[in-house]
Amino acid sequence: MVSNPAPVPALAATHRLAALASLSDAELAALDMSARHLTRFAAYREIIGEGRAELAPSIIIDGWACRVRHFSDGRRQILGFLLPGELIGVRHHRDPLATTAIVALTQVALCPAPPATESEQGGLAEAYAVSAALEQFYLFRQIARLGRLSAYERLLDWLLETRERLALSGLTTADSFRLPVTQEGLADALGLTSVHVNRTIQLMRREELVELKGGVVRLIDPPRLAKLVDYRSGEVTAAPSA
Amino acid sequence: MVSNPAPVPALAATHRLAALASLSDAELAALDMSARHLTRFAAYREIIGEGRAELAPSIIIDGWACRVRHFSDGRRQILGFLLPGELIGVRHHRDPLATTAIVALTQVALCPAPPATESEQGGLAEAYAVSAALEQFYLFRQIARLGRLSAYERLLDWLLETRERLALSGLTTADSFRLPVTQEGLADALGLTSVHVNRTIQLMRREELVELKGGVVRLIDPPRLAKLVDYRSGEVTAAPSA
DNA sequence: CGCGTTCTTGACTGCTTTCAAAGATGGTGG
DNA sequence: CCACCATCTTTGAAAGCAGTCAAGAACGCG
Repeated sequence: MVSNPAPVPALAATHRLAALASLSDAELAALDMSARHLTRFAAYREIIGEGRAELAPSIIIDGWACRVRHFSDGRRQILGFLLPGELIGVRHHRDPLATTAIVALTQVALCPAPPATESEQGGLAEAYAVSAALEQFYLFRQIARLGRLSAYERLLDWLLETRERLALSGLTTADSFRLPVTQEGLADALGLTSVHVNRTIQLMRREELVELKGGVVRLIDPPRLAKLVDYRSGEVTAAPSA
Repeated sequence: MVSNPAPVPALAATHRLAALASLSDAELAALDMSARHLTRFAAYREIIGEGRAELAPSIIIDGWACRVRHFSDGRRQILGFLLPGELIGVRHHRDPLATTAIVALTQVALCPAPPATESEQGGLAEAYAVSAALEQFYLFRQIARLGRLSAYERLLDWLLETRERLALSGLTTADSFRLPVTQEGLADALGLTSVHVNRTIQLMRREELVELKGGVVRLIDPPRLAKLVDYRSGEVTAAPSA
């Protein structure tokens, strides 16, 4: 059994935001301060309902959540995952309504996102902005995944993306990471059935592309996997400022 | 790309932005002014390449474009359409790179988006913000469409969304609108093949849900169609400010 | 009027779903 | 410490939706 990449509170969020832009000491302190005011949600609890007034800007300190769309006939589609260190409740305009529900997939801890004062020299506002750009990037990738990839490719592509996102928050060790999502959860995200997700995983195991057991994934040779699905890193969303 | 000072009515753009927030006379004038500086792109020309420095914020004055992802093996996925009156090149942070290519589907005319000064009483900044929120909403819907709807449902759902979006820009008459996209284009957007799009359209014709000929669509009974796919309007992204 | 693009149609293949049920797995209480 | 239960994973067989390949018809443009 592989030991967990221990998610120490606030660490993931600080790790991620500091990776997106250089933060001042004051901003780092503000993050630490904010992380003391945690709001917790039990697994499977709804964090925000579709059509409700949007959540206050928040940072996921720990746990996995997802945006989800429920259809009237019971089908559901996970639109995207929300991982530790990522932001939710980012508002575009005044008095927004949540366009999608957000549901906790595990126990989730949220803290308020410290307000970023544009005028300062600190990079928190920039970090938030890059985070928003990344979120959009992930949406584009999810669309391409669902539209044009086979089940096999979708799963690989998603694993690579998730690894990259968790790495941003410092939650990967070597090529493995915790994956606290059931195969049914994966199915709802990848537009498949849980049965077929299971078959696909087993195929990938037999081909020694992936190890997956006890909620921990290990990708055997990420660069090779990336080639299989034409995977492109999201690291390059900003031009070098220098 | 050819700059052309020819005065083209900024009707669609003004219609849309004014619908998203109330604009001051100065802002309306700025829009008219801006619409005199058109940049034109021929059909199928690339407006911005993936990974290039992001386009300046612009408004689509006329024509259809799309965000597209090309795979190395030739597959392609249209991530979303960009319709007259909608914005492109909206930036989250400094020095962004375009995360997706944008390609003209018809001849396209672009104009610079007039800068919105936050401090004023005019609502242009708000209109831009709501526009961004809507764009995100459309991405979520595209994900749900590709992930959980059948070919039949995808097409219906997409037609309803497109009608709603074009209506925002004042480009629908009764229940019909221009659809300058080939069935192969639809296939690339809906994650299908053109053959199957064709068969689906014909099925819908036989069932008298839709008329489609000569690049013009007419939806027979939108409310009924909406029920068939659990379609939800995007009108309600903002809480009533009153 | 002619040619290229787009639309249509048919036959066949195959990926993914559906339905059903049998194994694991992990947490809980006795 | 183990039995027990709910949840999750795994497996099999059959059906179906959408893809592929191919070719003919219709359309629109020059």
